[in-house]
Amino acid sequence: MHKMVDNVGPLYQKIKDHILQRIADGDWPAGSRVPSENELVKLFKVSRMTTNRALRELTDEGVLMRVAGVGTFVAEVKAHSHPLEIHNIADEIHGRGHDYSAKVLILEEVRAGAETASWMEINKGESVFHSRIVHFEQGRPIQLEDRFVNPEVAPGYMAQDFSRTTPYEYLMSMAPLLKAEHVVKAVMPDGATRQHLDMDENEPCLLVERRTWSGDRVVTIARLWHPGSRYELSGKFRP
Amino acid sequence: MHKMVDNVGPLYQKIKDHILQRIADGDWPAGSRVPSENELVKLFKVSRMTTNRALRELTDEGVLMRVAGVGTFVAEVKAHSHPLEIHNIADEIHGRGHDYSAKVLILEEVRAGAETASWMEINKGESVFHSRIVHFEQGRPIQLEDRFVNPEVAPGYMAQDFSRTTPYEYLMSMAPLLKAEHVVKAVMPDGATRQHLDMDENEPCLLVERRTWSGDRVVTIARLWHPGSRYELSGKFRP
DNA sequence: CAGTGGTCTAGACCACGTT
DNA sequence: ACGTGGTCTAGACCACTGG
Repeated sequence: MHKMVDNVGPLYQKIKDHILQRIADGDWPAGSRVPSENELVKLFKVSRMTTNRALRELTDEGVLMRVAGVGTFVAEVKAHSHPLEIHNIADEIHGRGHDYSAKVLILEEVRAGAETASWMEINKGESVFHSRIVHFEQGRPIQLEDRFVNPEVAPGYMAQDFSRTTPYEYLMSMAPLLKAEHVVKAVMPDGATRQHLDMDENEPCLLVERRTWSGDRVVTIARLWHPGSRYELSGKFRP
Repeated sequence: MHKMVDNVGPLYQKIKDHILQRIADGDWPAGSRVPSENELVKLFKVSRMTTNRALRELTDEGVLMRVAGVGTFVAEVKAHSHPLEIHNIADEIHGRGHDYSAKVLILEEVRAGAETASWMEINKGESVFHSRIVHFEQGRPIQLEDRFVNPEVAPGYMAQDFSRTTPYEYLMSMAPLLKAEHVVKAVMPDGATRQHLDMDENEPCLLVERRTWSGDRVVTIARLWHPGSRYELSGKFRP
């Protein structure tokens, strides 16, 4: 499955897209050398400042790694995310030039238990949607997403194909996500979680619990398990 | 006295530092207009490509906001605190109304190894300060802090009593901390770390790695280990 | 030595929004 | 019309690395 490379936009963006596409296709694995600035100048018939910007931005984004006097290489990427932003795991993975896929384990309508009802600020026994999805990066599981959704906000949730569209994309299209609350923990996974995430015996999980509001209603609560060896949260801030 | 030699480094970095300093000093509040590219060209006597790069990078980092045909403005400050903005563990514990104490395990001057030098952006073998401190909440260990400090920025570091003042408080008094980078991971502790933090056998650590800059120099790098069962990061925000 | 990335210049054309 | 940012060119000098 090849993504279409956009033919419009700035030249440096075309060069970035081309490199991301080659990485995603597996032509340029991690550690391999990418064309030098001068080689890209000849390939794309642009000035060196333009190829420099493309390579520099991909380096700032963590996709490439550069060594002056040596060359530019595809970075050994460790998954990372900015906890400040509500992220679309699919966009995050595509942004690294990697292949994304998903597997739906559960998609059902259930009655809220006491704890779930409390978190979603609804009454116990009310109907809620429940999904459990494994997200894959380059074929390796990177996130187990367990989610409850308020049916009043997203009535069409059960009819979505979440192997093609992420819950985030659908929920964003249904309601503006105005407020979120998150908790980050380090925990040991249970057996099923460890198996779904293809984790080693003594490996911890980075667990993100997130609650999202639109207006004064809880739209969704999510528990996102990540393998500690393959996922980290990162961010830059001004104190 | 430590002399700040700021006539080193790329020109675009000097322009970025100048703008960050003016924002930090309160001269340019959120929403205020910053000089245009052409105005900065005259001020710094550089080409427009150089001022463009400085403003573009600050925009990519979320510091500024640009509108073509209008101007460049200081971005609105995020209203809600972020879990990773918690710098001072003592304030955090006092904020919970709990008792805080600390135990200094290591306070020494060492020569930077290859990895430390790389992270601190200095040369291998140069002198750096190294400290390792356990922080206690209500008498229970809550954080093991392993830190390297740039001696040029904080020459008096070795003379501090870190059972009374946290490293963060001292460093903040020595240099304006203009930028920070964080990575959060879930890892298993080694034996010594587990003992210092009084953790169970199969318990993971929440590890925060933080790198802090003042201008274009790395002031300090810190690795903060927390027992997974007793510590979590949490926060609210508006997208 | 030749090649690499890192930076910088002094121009240029364009789309856009304000005046 | 004018100033703004957005992009791009065709050079240039430098520090560094490899053979």
